[in-house]
Amino acid sequence: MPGPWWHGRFQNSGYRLTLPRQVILKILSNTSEHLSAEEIYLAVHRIYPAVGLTTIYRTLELLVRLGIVSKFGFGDGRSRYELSAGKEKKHHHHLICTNCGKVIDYTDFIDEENELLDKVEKKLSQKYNFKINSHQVHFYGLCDKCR
Amino acid sequence: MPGPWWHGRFQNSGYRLTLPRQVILKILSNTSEHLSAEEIYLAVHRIYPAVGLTTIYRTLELLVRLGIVSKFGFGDGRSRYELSAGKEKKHHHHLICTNCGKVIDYTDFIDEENELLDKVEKKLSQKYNFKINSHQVHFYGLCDKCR
DNA sequence: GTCGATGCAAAAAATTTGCAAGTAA
DNA sequence: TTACTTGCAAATTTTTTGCATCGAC
Repeated sequence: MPGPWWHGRFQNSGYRLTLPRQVILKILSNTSEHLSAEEIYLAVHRIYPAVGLTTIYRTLELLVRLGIVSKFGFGDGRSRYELSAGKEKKHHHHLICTNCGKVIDYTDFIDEENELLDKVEKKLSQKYNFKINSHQVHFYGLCDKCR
Repeated sequence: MPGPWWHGRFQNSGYRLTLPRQVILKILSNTSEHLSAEEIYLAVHRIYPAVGLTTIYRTLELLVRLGIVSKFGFGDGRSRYELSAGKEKKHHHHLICTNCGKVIDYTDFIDEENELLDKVEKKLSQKYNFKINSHQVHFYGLCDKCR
């Protein structure tokens, strides 16, 4: 059996699939949360203590560049990461509590939203001569407990 | 003639309309850019050199809390600020170059987008029991010059 | 006059970089 | 073997905090 879907992406791009990188990807595969670099570091550290925080940052940057991972800023002063949408993960948008930081992934209306966003994307590409690669939709407010 | 529209907001909320606050609001009123705290600091500093960076941060936090200013993270590691939509500024969404950081405000399709987003917002509020206050739509890609 | 607002210096938090040593292909 | 990777320590960058002083109402 072949490894996870991302193995090929590494080999084709000339980057090496090292242990730290595999562990980081495993962590991201097994969570539904939006982890910060430090949270990923702590989780990786439990399995493979020899890994440093620097490697987490460098690996995440690479994974984002390869399109395997998506980077988000939800306004709490640190970047957060999750596996990109693909076979295993459906594209979704976010609902963020500005008080406690809770983040909900929602997929309600996502098809309708994406249909419109695709149309907008095409027009914006044309008008501003941009090559658009991705989009993010964030709703901010107060959650259940904080309102 | 009355002062700018935000004067009342300060008086009603019990906060004082100090010189640094007025200068910061003036800077934000007169630019179409998405300034970082430090950029605001430099601009304020030219007019009123006695102001400190700390005050910029504290004032921006207050202005965001009062809804006068909106805070954004475009993925470049620093927060950016602009006057909130209102009489003087139309609500818009953003197109961001991931290479050079250029940000374009677009209002094409904005009514259509907001119509859908309002609908989504209502449903999400209900389903997740959130009190939603705002939303952001970001498109990421490569601009004219960077593509 | 009162109490919120400010500036400065110092601290904290997040992220990046230099470099020698390690390791996947 | 040969680059690509890594860990550590140190440096940067961004944002926050403590505290004495200042100033708007």
